[in-house]
Amino acid sequence: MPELPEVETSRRGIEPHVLNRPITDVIIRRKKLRWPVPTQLKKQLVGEHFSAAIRRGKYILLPTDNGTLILHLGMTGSLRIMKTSTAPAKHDHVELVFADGNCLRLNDPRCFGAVLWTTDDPYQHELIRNLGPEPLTDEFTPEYLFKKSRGRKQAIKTFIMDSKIVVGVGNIYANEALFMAGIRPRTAAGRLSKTKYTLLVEKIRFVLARSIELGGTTLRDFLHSDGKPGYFAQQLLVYGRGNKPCRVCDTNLKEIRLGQRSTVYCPACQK
DNA sequence: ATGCGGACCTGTTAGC
DNA sequence: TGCTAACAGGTCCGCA
Repeated sequence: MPELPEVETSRRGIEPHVLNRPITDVIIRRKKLRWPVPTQLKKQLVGEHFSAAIRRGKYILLPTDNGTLILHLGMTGSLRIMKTSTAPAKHDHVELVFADGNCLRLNDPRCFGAVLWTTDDPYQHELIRNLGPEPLTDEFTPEYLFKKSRGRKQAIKTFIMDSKIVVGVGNIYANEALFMAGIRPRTAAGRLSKTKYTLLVEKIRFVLARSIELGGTTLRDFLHSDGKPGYFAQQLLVYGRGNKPCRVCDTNLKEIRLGQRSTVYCPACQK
């Protein structure tokens, strides 16, 4: 479910409901997600409040005076704000209860998500320290990508999906951005010109920003923290459209597997 | 260092 | 209809 736009949509959705609200309880219904959920989370959080809601890549950071809660939604995670009295749903694994009668629930059918706690600088956390630049900031430039890619034989698609290179670009938006930039997903990253990287950076930015505006992509189950869907799915040009006609030139789109992920491209538009 | 495949989990759908 | 296999938005880890 969540790539950068969906995580950002979730962050914006929960922010007004969790900021500076005293936490009164923490309920852990499933002890293990991707990693074990810290057992003393309740002790750390009750009586505290979050002073910010920050996104770094696909991580959401919620700092308190004691330490920082780190959330990751994995492949199928979602965050909902609801009345504490509402009965928990299947796969509602972790719940933060606030003094105002609302709670934040993490639902994650596949349990690839994570709930972690750190008392150190969260940006120095193992999982966060080595992340590449944010694609929507000035750090993410054609020159940066061009330099990073020299000598690399890796396919451009898996290259831009590598969070050490750039964060937030998952399978959907990698497919879309490569289509818009007219680049074949299998092209070796090291063989693309600076001109191509200029186009690619522009398209990655465009597709992510546009999706955030529309509230992300709802395929089967992504919902905002208030339960509403995102509307970017209607804008998808190639993702999920294998064997269908290209929206630009009518050629049949090809579907291949790259790094175990479904990859769709137009053999005519993408060279 | 780089790059690939497997693994972690559950649910849904396609195909026989 | 019912079983099985393949696939799904992520990404860490171990191996070549």
